[in-house]
Amino acid sequence: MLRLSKLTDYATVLLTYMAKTNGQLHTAMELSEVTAIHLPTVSKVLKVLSKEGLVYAIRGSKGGYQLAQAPESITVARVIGALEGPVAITQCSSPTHHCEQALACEIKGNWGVINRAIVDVLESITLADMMVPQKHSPKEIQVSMQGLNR
Amino acid sequence: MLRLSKLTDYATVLLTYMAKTNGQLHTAMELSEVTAIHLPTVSKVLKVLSKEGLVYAIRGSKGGYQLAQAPESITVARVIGALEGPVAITQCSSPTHHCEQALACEIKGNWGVINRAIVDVLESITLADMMVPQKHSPKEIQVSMQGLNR
DNA sequence: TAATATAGGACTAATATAGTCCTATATTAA
DNA sequence: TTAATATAGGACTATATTAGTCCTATATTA
Repeated sequence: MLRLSKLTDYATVLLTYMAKTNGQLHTAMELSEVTAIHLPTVSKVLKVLSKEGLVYAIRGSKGGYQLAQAPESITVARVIGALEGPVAITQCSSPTHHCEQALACEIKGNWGVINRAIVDVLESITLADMMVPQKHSPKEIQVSMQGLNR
Repeated sequence: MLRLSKLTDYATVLLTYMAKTNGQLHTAMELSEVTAIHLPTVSKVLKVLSKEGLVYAIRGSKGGYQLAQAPESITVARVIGALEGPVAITQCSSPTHHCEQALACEIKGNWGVINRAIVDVLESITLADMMVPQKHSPKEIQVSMQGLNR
């Protein structure tokens, strides 16, 4: 359905909050209270983010999580990648996939171009961008694609 | 997982083939043979495409399907929309959705911007583009986004 | 040693997707 | 008029994915 999983959405909420508080340490409990996401779910997400190196985990009392990198250097693409693996809008877009069918295969290259353009968008947004509310109708966005034969 | 459904992928294969043969009439059976997609599945997809006005359906013997518009005017976004509804990469991106939670809501606007950029990409590609094989590593793609506060 | 917090994994329930099939309707041609 | 052909509509099942919860292990602090 071209939709991100809820866990990915939660991850951006959690990371954005952590970005705002600038490197501070937060327990899963605290993050759960602030974001209103149930604790078990918060824990699940943070464990993944820790494993993927996006947050730093400290065990024991006085422990918690903190952002492992500057908000400017954590892209949305990276967050998605951590929870869902690399973006591949079709099976054809996946690097490992190999088509057995000629006609469909011709289209593969085109999906690749489209997929690449979407990844570019997702790599161009960082947590620092997400920290800033974007309430109303956004200003003009310009997307230009070269790379398709026309 | 930010992935299109298989049915959407099938739809692009079917429509691209129909685009290549330039307005000709094709039965579901024929399309199934050419694309190697099982007939029941081909039928299912074509029924949706017909209902959505992307193909023209003619019943009875000598019947079949044909493209309802010029390949240049059918965008990938439209095909996706026909099978899956409008693109909304998060629930927040969906026009009908309303957040009950403040923190997450601040992020909503940003997802909206990202979603819009992705839709722009998908609207910039038509069946006419998909007709042309894009075999090897695509040329440079340029995506620029304004609209996010930085 | 007790309290606190994360790590890892298992498990269940809910949801979404894929694929198939049946019956109805429209069109053509013998 | 009837038989053959093709789409329309919807129901249904199986599979896969996602979401959410919980249990036990490990690390750290006081």
